[in-house]
Amino acid sequence: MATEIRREQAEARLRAVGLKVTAPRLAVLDAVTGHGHLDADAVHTRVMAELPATSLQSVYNVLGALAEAGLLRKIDPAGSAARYESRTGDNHHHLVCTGCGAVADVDCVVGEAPCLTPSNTGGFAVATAEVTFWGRCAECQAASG
Amino acid sequence: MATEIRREQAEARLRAVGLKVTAPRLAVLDAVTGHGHLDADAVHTRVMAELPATSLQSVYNVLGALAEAGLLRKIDPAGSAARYESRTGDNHHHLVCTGCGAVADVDCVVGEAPCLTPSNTGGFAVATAEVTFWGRCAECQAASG
DNA sequence: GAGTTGTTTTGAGTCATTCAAAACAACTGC
DNA sequence: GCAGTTGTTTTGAATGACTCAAAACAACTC
Ligand SMILES: [Mn+2]
Ligand SMILES: [Mn+2]
Ligand SMILES: [Zn+2]
Ligand SMILES: [Zn+2]
Repeated sequence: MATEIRREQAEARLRAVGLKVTAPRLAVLDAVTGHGHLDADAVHTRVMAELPATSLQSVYNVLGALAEAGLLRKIDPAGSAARYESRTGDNHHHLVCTGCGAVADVDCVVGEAPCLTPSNTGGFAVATAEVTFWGRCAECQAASG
Repeated sequence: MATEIRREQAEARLRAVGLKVTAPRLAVLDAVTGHGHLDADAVHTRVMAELPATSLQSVYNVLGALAEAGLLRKIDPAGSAARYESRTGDNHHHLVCTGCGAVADVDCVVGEAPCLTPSNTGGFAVATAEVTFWGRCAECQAASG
């Protein structure tokens, strides 16, 4: 069945980055993959549906490990909790709603980091350029002008 | 004397945005102006040198009011406390050191927000584009490869 | 100078996140 | 297969940056 194949692929990805294969890690990967930009609490809720004993602390541990290993990407927009997503390696950017905090993806025209180069680097060795667009999502526009 | 003139100009700027002129506000404006990117605690330390009775809560209140009024700009890089600066109205960007958190200014080639336009807006009404360059500052490079 | 409104202080509270230690489970090599 | 080693999860507590609320106070208005 398809879920079996997905599980084996997830296991392989964990091993490939040198992480032990554990139930919480598989559950977190599964909870995040294809579900947009989730904060730790939302991941925990989703994980618990499948693995009820999982602690929130474990979710934090796992998200941290997976993000560090490059299996997940972490974004941290000002004013809300950190979000995690499964879309990695393409250096895309984000739109964040100032009303409700909703996050949407924006394709990067360049694709690899850093996609922009600062005019004056001030001696910094620049690794990445993070672009966040702030605005109001369609729903928040409809709700209040 | 020069400080007198500066104080009167600061008073005028507060009045211009409809804020009452108070000692903590003048002290915070003075503490931030021309001193880079300071967090609330650093502002509090500087303010207390001049106005020792000032509470940290007041510094938060004042920074919030001044930023909302456009007299200060607030930036909130992931992983560190919010910073405030006096350079406003030019939509410049920032370099942040992943080692020590140091912040440097980067001129925006466009100058006005939003200086970039997302490829796909997903229905968002985009107001600003925030660009943060992440890298290592000169000192952190020297310290450890 | 009294009144009104906005500001500051004081003190407590919140939230996302982290720390630490003990219990536990995955992989290694026999 | 099983013990040993190492990494992971759980539990419980702590942290730091920031916010909330109410009372004391001060700036501006008339
Ligand atoms: Mn994304
Ligand atoms: Mn700046
Ligand atoms: Zn919205
Ligand atoms: Zn540095």
